[in-house]
Amino acid sequence: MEKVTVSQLVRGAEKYADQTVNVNGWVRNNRDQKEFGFIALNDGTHFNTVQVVYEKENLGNYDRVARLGVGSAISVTGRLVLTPEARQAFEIKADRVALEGDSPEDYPIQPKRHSREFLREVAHLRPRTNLFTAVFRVRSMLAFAVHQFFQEKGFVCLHAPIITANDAEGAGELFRVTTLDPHNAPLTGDGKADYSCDFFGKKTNLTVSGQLEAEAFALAFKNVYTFGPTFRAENSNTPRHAAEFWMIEPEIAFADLNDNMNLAEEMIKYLISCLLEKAEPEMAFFSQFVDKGLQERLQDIVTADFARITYTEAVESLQKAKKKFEYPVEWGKDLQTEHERFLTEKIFHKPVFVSDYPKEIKAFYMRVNDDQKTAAAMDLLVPGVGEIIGGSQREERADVLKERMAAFNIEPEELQWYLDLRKYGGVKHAGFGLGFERAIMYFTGVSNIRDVIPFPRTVNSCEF
RNA sequence: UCCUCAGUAGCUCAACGGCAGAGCGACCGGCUGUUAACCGGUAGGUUGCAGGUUCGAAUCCUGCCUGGGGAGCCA
Repeated sequence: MEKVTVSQLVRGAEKYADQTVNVNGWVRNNRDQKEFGFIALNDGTHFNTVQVVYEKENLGNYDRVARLGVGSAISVTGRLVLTPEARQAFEIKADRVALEGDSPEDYPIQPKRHSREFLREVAHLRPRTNLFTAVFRVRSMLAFAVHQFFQEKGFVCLHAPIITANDAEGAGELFRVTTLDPHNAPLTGDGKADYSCDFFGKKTNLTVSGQLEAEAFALAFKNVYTFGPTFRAENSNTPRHAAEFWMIEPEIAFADLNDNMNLAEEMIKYLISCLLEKAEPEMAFFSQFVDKGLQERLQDIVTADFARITYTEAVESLQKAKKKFEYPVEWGKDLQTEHERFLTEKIFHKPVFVSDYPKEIKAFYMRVNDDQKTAAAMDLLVPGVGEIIGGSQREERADVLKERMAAFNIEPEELQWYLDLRKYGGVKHAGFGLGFERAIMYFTGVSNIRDVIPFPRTVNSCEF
């Protein structure tokens, strides 16, 4: 008798036809009749369940098995039968059903439709539902595909620090990291906490980006990437923001903004191809129940070129559009969410790179273009989610970078090491940040970031 | 943080100033191939919390809490 997984059975049930097999898993549904019953069993190895048929004449504990609740863990031994004419290709005729872990009648997950809001409250149980089983298997596969993509191209993965003293980047509000006692912290002369007495001897925080560190490594390994957690203490209450999320930040040397966009486009297409190929049942589920037609649209994206326009062109086409916007479009002002959505959803109907924004609305490290008015920055906007990538060519000219830091009130001493990278063998280089969860949202059609993170951390919410 | 909508049975919702209900789920029973099975029955409630108006409040008013959506910030 062989121990098998549902995944093995789905991949080749013929191999096990008429053999006795053993499967361990959790009851998704149980329907009993007078003399026989059916259990939909999920063992976690595959999106699908396997149907277990049990009969009174074959099971000594029939009455107990018939009363098994949803969520119970069982071990089933029985004969695998091919059923090509039925809705499922095979099933197991049980000889023995042993209860491994009971699930009483107050089990919150019922064989019916639940709201996402309710399932968030039972985040420890929701991975047992169809939707979250699919979401989190896809998340896992995508994480692997990200590494695969970069490793195949010879990129070096670096683990950027999670605790950092760098708070000059301005990417968002910071989570302070401290070992000082909040009720009894040593004070400086003016009555503020004295961080020179703190663990690191200075103010430290959780990272908001591994970019600056990645730049240092790009100027040693040429092509690198980070893939790790990122923390923003912004008071953001939207379906697209979380306090803790994962970011992929490639950084490439001897490369400009165009190389950067090429890499981003190649990466997105690679990730989608992986999912369409290896996550068929999950993608089919999303396409049918979450976002109608998702599979076809993603398929189209793999073969079509992404749109590429400059900020200036975007402003012109938005101004020409008949649509009346709540916020007027004006050169020099950042694009509002409604503008970004219009561009990607109404004008292009596909991913679009918007590049070369006015330098005043972009970060200090972005390279100033020859027109002196714009910076070599790019955002990738996609339908339904909005911005999933933000990137730029970095300012490699030490004198220009110093000017820009001064304009942003950043003390040179704070980022001396970053300036050093320009002083010693600095070359043009570029990179971007891909929001991992936003990519998952885009690829699955799931519209709330809280539903693509196992245990999401958002403002006022840190359960589990 | 601002705007907006909502909180009623385990879940999804109805009742909108006058007896608190349905569907699903659960439980019990029936059914020889079900597959979000089907048929019959039973149980299940401090209507988010606190206060106010009223003869009477789930319903109207005030404050708070929680959740959804939109905006800003961004990935």
